[in-house]
Amino acid sequence: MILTRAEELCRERGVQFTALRREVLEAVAASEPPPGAYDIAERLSRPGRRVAPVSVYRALDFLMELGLVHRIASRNAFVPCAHAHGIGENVVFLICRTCGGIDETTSPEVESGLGKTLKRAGFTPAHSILEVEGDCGACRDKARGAG
Amino acid sequence: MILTRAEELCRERGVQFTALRREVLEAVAASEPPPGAYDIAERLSRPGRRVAPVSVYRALDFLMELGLVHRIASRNAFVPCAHAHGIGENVVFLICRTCGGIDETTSPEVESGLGKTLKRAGFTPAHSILEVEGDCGACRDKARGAG
DNA sequence: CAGGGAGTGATACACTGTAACAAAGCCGCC
DNA sequence: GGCGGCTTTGTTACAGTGTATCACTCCCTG
Ligand SMILES: [Zn+2]
Ligand SMILES: [Zn+2]
Ligand SMILES: [Zn+2]
Ligand SMILES: [Zn+2]
Repeated sequence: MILTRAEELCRERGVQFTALRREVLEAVAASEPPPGAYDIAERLSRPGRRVAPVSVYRALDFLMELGLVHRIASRNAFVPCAHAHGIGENVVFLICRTCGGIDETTSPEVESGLGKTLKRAGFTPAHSILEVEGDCGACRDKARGAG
Repeated sequence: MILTRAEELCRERGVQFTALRREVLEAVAASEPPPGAYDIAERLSRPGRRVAPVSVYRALDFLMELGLVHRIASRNAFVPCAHAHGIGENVVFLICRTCGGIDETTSPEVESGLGKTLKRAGFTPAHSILEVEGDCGACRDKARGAG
């Protein structure tokens, strides 16, 4: 459970896992497809309690700092980290254009290949994003069954 | 020269390489660091002739369709294509966080590695973006000289 | 209680991108 | 040349995304 991981991580680092941060993380984890910041703000707001987007952004920054949430640059959306991997580790985001779902995987092959390419180009990497848009297995099977 | 390539490409496809499209392409090619759409609009505007951002977006869409311009998702910026490569071909963008310059390269290693990873994940790709942020060789050398 | 730091609320604003419709230019056809 | 249809551009308005700033609360410490 990502909430448990969040609690542990915050305890380790001596930072606060506040109610708002928890709620934002829950919203990111529960929303399908991956929500934008404004979607989260709307989801957390009710009559009598408005959560402003700016508060959501702050919570998201916090969660991204801890590696609990990733930002999908090509969608302006946020996904919960599925892997508990180290910060800065290269991940591949698989964005299904049919169901809108976003999966996350790692790729040693890409990592080593990219390392060679960067070395060849004389470029020192700090971090990178790799986002692939296409069709996930489930949607492809569905289409095949229907077609 | 990218303008020559643009003219040929438009002639081949029977589409118009209008004055505005040419100016937008020139602006993208001449601006350093890579400009946003609003930067381009401002650059092309003068007293007596205002180029609205929406016109720039349309020209950029056109140029991207032809593969003459790329959009950098992590920066909301646009760069001229440096390679005349096929549309959909995987490229790697090298974004220098010091000088802001964005270089473009291809990587067969990444391509094949990514292919394996996607197959393993059962994901059918349509297109992908790979953007690496770090320090370019020139800036690293400069820092070394100064440090 | 005074002081300080972290977190949140609230407002305003800047930046990025799109929708809708009108006006202008181009082009083939009569 | 004039007409009709298409593409391109202008104009306005708007939606969506993200940040700056300041005030307020809460909690901890001395
Ligand atoms: Zn992750
Ligand atoms: Zn899918
Ligand atoms: Zn290119
Ligand atoms: Zn540089």
